[in-house]
Amino acid sequence: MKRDHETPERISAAPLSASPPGSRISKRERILGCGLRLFAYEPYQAVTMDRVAEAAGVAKGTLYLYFQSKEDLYLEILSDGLETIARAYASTVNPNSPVKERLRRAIALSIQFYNERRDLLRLLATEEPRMAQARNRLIQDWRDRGVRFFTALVEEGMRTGAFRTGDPALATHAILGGLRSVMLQYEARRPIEEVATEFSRMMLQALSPDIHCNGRRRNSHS
Amino acid sequence: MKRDHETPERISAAPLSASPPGSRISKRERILGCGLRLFAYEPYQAVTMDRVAEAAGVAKGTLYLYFQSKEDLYLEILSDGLETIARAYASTVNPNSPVKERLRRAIALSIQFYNERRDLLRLLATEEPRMAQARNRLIQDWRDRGVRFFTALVEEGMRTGAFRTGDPALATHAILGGLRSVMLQYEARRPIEEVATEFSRMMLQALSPDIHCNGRRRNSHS
Amino acid sequence: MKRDHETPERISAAPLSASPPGSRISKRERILGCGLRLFAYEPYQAVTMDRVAEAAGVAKGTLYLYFQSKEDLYLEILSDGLETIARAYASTVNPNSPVKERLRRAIALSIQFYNERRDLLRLLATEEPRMAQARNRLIQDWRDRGVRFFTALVEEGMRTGAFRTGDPALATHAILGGLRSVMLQYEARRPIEEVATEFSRMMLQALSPDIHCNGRRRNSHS
Amino acid sequence: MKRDHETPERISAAPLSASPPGSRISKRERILGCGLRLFAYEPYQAVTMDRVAEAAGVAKGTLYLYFQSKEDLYLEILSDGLETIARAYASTVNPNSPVKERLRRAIALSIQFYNERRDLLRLLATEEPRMAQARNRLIQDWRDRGVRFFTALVEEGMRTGAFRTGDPALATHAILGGLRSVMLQYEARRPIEEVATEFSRMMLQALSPDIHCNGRRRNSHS
DNA sequence: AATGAATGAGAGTTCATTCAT
DNA sequence: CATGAATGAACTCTCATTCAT
Repeated sequence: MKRDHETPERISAAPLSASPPGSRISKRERILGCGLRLFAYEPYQAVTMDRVAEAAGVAKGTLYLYFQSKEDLYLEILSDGLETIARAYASTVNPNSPVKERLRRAIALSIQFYNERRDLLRLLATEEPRMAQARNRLIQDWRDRGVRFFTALVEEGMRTGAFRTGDPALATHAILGGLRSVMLQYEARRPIEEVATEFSRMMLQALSPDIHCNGRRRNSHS
Repeated sequence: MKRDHETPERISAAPLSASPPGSRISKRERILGCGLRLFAYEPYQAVTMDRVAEAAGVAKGTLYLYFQSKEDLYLEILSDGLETIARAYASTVNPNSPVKERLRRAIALSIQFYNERRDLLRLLATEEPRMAQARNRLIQDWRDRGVRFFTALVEEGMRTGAFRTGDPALATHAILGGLRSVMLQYEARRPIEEVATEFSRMMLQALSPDIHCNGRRRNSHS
Repeated sequence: MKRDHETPERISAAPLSASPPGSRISKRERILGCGLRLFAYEPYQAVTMDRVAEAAGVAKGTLYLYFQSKEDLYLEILSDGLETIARAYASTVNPNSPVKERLRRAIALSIQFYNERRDLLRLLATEEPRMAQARNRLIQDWRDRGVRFFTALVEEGMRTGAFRTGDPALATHAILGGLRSVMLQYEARRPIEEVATEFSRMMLQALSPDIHCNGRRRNSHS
Repeated sequence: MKRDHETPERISAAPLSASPPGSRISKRERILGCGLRLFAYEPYQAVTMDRVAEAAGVAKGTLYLYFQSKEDLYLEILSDGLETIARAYASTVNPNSPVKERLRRAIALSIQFYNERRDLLRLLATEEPRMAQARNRLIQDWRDRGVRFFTALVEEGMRTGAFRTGDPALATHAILGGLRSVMLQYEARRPIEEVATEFSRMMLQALSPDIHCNGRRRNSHS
């Protein structure tokens, strides 16, 4: 009578240490952190409260002192992460430099940010289909915001002639999707800055207006 | 005592036809088809054998005549899908046209293919890192094959000067990731062919070698 | 870390026997019966589904094949019991004999009935305060019906002079309360018929009009 | 109530204590009182220590300074109540007036007493057979005392010819049961004294010998 | 082959009780 | 004395899997 266990690789999130007695981070933070670690690598239903508790080094009941339910815990982790992102973006003062420059910087920043927060990226990037309403809405909202932000940039570029005319939304999804895959799948053995540079260069070039100056450079399109 | 239910909309995939007595497709095929429909839109754990059975119009016990376990059923659906893809690609005789042309065609074909098989795309695109070993391996293998295929093309292009020099793997992930997002997120109200054309043009341009004539942008073409 | 166990005497309702393979009574009936046995002697929360299952000789999960939840099981037991009563009362054709006679008979019948169904009486008589709405309503309705039935009789008697004038509701509660206690507490070592006779005689006498002198005999009737 | 702590003054010489100005009663009394309020209206298991603590305005841990366990707390509340009753009855010096008079008075007093202590009545009346051993014994003892008290009266009356001959125990249960129901169920809109008068009159009449009227009505019943 | 009633391990959640502060 | 965060056993309910028919 096998069960449904799943639990792919049992990340075995080394209790994050019982944190030296003078545990600086609050228990709540610890639970959130360990929860993120688990939810980022396994589907929602495969993460049991028992394991979260074990990972956080607390008793199961303790989880319910800080969160009303598993759902609530998950949502808390999620919004916690989104807040982190919001803060990060807020600090990204966007000067009124040229669009191309702004887009390049936005891409580079995203790469930088997610590079330091792989778990969060995994959690958010997760295509958990048809999650419970609340969860989905949260992620969807965040994703939409990101999409809108990039779409606005691309649109401006197209309007001003900095970018080749086309569908801004399509371009945005191409960029963000590429970014996503690069961060999640691409096993870079190179410094992240290089990756950021090369990727953003590619994307900008993808958007650049036709440049067949002397005609011969025309992408021999058919 | 809230439970875990999930399964927001309960796709309720109307028995895929009650297949009148003269059911042409074998019971096994029907189960696989209905299973795909369910697994594509809900997390593994949210799909119960009860619902698969109901969707396929068979008794629960019958599932176990054809598949050893839920895991096995899922895996069969998966490899069934992957085989479909393999066949599709195999039929894509790749002539020895120019690399650019071959890449463009590969992208277009992928878009075409997944467009007709949204369920399969969802199933495959749906969270990779979250699965049990066996499943993961299957998907990973398939993905690797795809990555290798594209990487080879890009590499060739870079070697032959058709593409700007760079990291072929990075470029590949950018392309496939973009493709993935465009197919899953981008709500196109345009014919899929147009999407394919615009997207592949973007990607090819992203790869195109430096265009020296960065002669001032020209809004008007000549 | 003691728990809340309760479980007073652990009635240990000997699985009612696994009932010979050719179990005549359906599994559902068996569960209802064993459930009644338990719920009649212990407070709702002290009865665990585990114990119901054990008592009925089935697995825990089986309970949920027949009943949606513990609450539902309880309610089913309850309404099942109430239905039994309704049937019993329905069969009690109430001829238009004199009020006194009808009241006497109603009391005797109630005693008879509950004597054979101690468990049911316990279940219904239980003053479980503040039960969940649904449960309470069911019991309350039944109780109200009983009260109304008796009250009507008493009222008629008072109107027609068969009974001493007074508050019919008060009298009814006195009668039913007495009946309840007699059945639940009084450890009779006498045939129940005798108890019924003596008790109903007492109650009728309690209601009889003042009988100071042989003055006016109850007007009509034998 | 054991342990006559008798620290009623407790002028709270030290930290003015947060106790609301009028906090004359000791913390222990407060807990007992609030506990009674809760246990009287909800089944034992539904009353959580959290809620008792909250109701009493103390921390949960504090409860365990005064009571060993939830069970113990409940038992203390119970015996506290029973003692109150004992005191009340003790003060009811029963003169050697006629039996009928004494019985009438006993009934009236009970009604009076419980009328002023509805909570206590509920607690005691509330499901007897459903409790753990210890509790059951306490209540049973108390009830038995009550039953014995009334039974003795009735018996005396029967012996002396004041009451019709019969089973004193049966009569007692009828009386006490009626009393119970009248107090718990009967929604009187009349002064309690009237209720007491009418009810005790009924009960006395129920017991009265046939005498007077149709003289030889002696059990000629068949 | 096909069924679906039955099973029981395991998940989420509660709450009496403890104990460091 | 008082507190309330922490604990974990035990409860309700689910669902993959089995097996008699």
